Amino acid sequence: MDTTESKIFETAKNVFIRSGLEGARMQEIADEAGINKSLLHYYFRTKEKLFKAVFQYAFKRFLPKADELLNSDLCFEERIRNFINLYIDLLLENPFIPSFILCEINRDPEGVIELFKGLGSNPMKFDTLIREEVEQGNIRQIDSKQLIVNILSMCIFPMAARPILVPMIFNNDPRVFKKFLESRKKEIPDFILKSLVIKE
Amino acid sequence: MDTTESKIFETAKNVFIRSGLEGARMQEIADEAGINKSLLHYYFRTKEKLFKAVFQYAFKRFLPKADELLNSDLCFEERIRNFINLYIDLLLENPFIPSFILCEINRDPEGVIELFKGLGSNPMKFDTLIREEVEQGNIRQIDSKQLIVNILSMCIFPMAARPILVPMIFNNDPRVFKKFLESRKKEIPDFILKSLVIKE
DNA sequence: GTCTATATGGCGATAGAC
DNA sequence: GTCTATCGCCATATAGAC
Repeated sequence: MDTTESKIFETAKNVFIRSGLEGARMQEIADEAGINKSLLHYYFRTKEKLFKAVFQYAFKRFLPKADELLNSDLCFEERIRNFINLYIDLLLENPFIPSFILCEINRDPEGVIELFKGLGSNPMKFDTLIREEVEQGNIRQIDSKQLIVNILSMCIFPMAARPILVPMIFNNDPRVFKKFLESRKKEIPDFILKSLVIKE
Repeated sequence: MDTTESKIFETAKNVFIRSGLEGARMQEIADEAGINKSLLHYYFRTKEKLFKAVFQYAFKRFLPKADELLNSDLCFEERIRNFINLYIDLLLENPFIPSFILCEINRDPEGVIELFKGLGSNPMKFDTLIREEVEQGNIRQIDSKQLIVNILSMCIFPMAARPILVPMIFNNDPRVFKKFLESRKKEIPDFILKSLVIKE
């Protein structure tokens, strides 16, 4: 579509990716979309609403897939691998999400929580899945919450910390970092599964 | 010391812990310290300088210990355990650090990097340590940078994501979350070391 | 050193003409 | 629907009396 609304939406997405929620300026979005600042308000009322529209659009495509995955009959290893694959893909396509959440979380925690719940996100499903695997002796004894947080950490943190990791660890080369993130689709599941194996 | 300056410093630390950098208001700090807003500027020039003073003070006590650890003659396992212990203690005592860095990173990346470099932080020492361990066959083959980022992720992310983790995963009970973080001093090294073990 | 009062600037948001 | 002009707020920062 080539409507003004969709033009705004696309541009906003790019600006949010580049600058985050706080960093992004309505003026900036307007300039880049080649329209007037007031039009942003005409279509989206407030900056926050505009952001949430962008944010929700990204997540709306992710959550159903994640849900489907959790309800599938794949083995644990495949679920972990697929889930992390899905998650990292989501974040690579929408790199503004981690920093948005981690910044917004301090300003308006309830808002963020509502955002998630409104989308139907329910991490406790993952919790019971892990408990079952432990009970059935498929993986070693581990606190399910520790594992969940570990997984989320390893997926989300590197995206949020990108601006500091690139210069301090990746020689200021964004392409190397991009490859690094790509390879995490394999590295993270490997890392986790090796840790969960029950040794003979 | 009971000088006005130290009173400001202590109060600012608490407010930053509670509200983060963006969330903290100069007025709030002044009120809580029982002094006038202008005095903050008298002693620290700007809000940012005040924050950096607090921030650097926290890190100044950490980095030398971390450095000492890396140069010690402990075995790899003990170094990992001690390092993570140290790191989580630092973050528990200064829970504003993760969200500060992750927010500030977007607003002023160079500033944050300078901050670290100015303190003498050098993560590449850790990098060579890991490479050596792999070469010597003490741990399995793994990309050193992947491992470093995994460690940092698992230590830092949960602190930054606290306001969303507590209601969504920990039943809104901060004490449970506190215990969760405490036990990560053991859980994270266990998790990592189990993953790095070379299987017979 | 400490206060009151005020300046300054940025940015989101709105009014209102066309 | 789209624009120009402007409001209103808030937070940092400063001037200047005491």
